[in-house]
Amino acid sequence: MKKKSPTIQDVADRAGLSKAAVSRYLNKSIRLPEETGQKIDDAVRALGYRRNSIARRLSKGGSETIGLVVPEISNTFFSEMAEAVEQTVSERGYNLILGISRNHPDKELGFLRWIDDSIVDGLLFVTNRPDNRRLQLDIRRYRAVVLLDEDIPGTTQDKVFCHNIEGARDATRYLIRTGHRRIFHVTGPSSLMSVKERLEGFRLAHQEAALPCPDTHIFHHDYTQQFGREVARKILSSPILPDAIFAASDYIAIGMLEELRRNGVRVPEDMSVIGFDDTSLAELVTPKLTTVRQDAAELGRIGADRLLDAIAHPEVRHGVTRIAASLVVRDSVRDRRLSTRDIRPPTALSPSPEPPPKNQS
Amino acid sequence: MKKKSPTIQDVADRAGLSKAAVSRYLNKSIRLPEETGQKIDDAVRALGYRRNSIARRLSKGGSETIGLVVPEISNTFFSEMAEAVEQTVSERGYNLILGISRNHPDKELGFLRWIDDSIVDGLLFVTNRPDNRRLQLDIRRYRAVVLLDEDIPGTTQDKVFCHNIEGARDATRYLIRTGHRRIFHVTGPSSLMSVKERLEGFRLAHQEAALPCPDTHIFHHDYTQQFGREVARKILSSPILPDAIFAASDYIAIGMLEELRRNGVRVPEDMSVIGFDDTSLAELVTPKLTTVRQDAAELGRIGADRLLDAIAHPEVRHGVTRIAASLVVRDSVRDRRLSTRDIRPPTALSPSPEPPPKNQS
DNA sequence: TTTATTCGTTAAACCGGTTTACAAGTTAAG
DNA sequence: CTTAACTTGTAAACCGGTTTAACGAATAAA
Repeated sequence: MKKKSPTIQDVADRAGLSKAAVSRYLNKSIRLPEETGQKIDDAVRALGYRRNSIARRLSKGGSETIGLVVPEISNTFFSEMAEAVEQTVSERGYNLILGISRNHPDKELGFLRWIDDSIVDGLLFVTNRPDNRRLQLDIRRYRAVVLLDEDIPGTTQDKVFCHNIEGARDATRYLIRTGHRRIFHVTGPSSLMSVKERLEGFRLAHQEAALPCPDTHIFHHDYTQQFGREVARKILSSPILPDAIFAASDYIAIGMLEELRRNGVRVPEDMSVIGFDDTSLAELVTPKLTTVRQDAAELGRIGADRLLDAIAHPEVRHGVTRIAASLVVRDSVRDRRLSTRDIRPPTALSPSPEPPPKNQS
Repeated sequence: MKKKSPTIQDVADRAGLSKAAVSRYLNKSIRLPEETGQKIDDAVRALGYRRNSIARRLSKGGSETIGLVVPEISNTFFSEMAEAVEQTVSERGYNLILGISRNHPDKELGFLRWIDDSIVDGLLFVTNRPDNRRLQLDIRRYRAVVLLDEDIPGTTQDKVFCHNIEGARDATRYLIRTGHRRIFHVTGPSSLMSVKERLEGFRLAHQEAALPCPDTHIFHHDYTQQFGREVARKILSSPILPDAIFAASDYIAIGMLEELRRNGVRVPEDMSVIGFDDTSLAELVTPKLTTVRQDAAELGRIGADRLLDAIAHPEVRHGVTRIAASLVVRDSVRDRRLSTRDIRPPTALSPSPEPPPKNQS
């Protein structure tokens, strides 16, 4: 009953050949005469032979597996990314192994070790938290690592980000153009690249319009729904309300939306909100969230390509790749150029002199 | 520059011992005198030795990795499950490798092969589609497989489902108790176990209340948002509208919510809606979705435990485990026992004679 | 006819561990 | 004083492939 699976030796015996011949034939690293090949094929079929990938990995020195490390997977941004990565790598004959770091440094370091342990040939790395230089120093030792979405300063690996500055600038321009003057920016920890860049875009748009943009309009903490709720409460308790909020992530925006509604503030009638990322949630909430689209799937696809390239050709470097970040207009921004009291559904927006910068939803 | 990582042999040399001694010491399969152990520890530290897990797997015959196969990961139900599985298995020293089947039979079969290829020691399997017996026949050959959420008839592996019948019955009871009389059930393909069971619960509640439940109230297709939208359109075009809808998945419910709103049907004022699963989306939509909670994370945790047990003790079987399915009351159901025209926000529901069956949100 | 080349194939080393079987050296029991 | 039973450690086989170096035979070139 303990029928263990046939080995390459069994196949060789049955075909009357040697292990080596079979191995090389099966890997197409040699061309054998028609007849010999036929014998091998027959033996393989008869025995139901399947090569043992572990043994193969040991002698080849590779695992044909890559890892994707994300802070969490139950966040649609990351799960959409994971889906794209899985598809991309499986098309190229690789397996995907998933690591969830929960932003714990130790876990992240542990996943890096996967490379040493030859569990994976390379790693797609997404981190969400400010680095204390520990990760930076560690990660630099690895060639086959590609950073996605967020930078780790001081690293030299290939990276794929979105055009944060342009995306944030366009979103802010849009708010300004639609008549908003007092805009708050609610964002993550100030040491993150994405936070800095989005803030830069935010400031840029203000400068262009010669609008003030004091630090009191900026709220830093992290990219969570929880923070969105907290900051909404805080803002509501202050004397002067903003007329618009640019949140640096959909999760923040959604948390704020909830809390604003709970407190009777109508969006977009009383306050406009723009998010960032365009996760699938943005279309689901009420009002549908106007947001800056950053295609998680594209991030994943390009990242996977980069990584696989880096594994195949260690000498080639792509550096930083940027994908588009384009405004998607939905229902959470009101056009305030109309009379302040005259509220219309946002679908009835009067045509802009300049149309919104990028694609509509 | 080509400094390859040290092997166990290097460690042995440096410690003046044999490979075997080092290996056994490191695996704690032998107790060595203080001093000898110290020498090994020193050598390991000095060399920065890390064991090669591929080599280890080859000789041990296991991969210390399990696989999770889901139809898609960008569905929060599955990603929440994945998150829990990852956490559980990593606590027990296992890796998780992710397979996304997109409900393609070939992909599913391919993932099963992972077991033959000793890529994984076992598989957590979630499938969403009716089986044509192909998968059933194949899957039976594998011992280390646990089915989650949905059955594949004819298989004998351990399985973890939720109490579909009870969950559906409670949801339907609740609708009936709150005064709904014409309830439609919108659900997936009729061959799926979860569909059959939820339908059974739906019928049960009708019987108890001596209410008719004709087949024209049942709409089968699949568990997607898309189907939700389609069926909403279809229902709206028919002469008599239902006063409530019990959707067998949150995704269906959310699709319907959208389409109903688009057509000016107010939920819950004009029509009540209940979903199933309680994904994180349920709290996000407007109105917040009343739904039957099936804890994806718990499904994942228990499934992972079962699988790891099955790998460790192949002789033990747990059979089918059921987790709770309990109604979570939110805002998408109206209490119609009040005057038909007197509409109040659902938070102002008059206290029920019998309170809603389970936990509130 | 002799020398090269190519073709088809294989023995053996190798990847880096784990595990079995057994050998000295010590200690305990009879 | 033997014999049995631990201790401490090792040599060698093994896991199941891939790859290198080389060999005999056949074909081509000189």
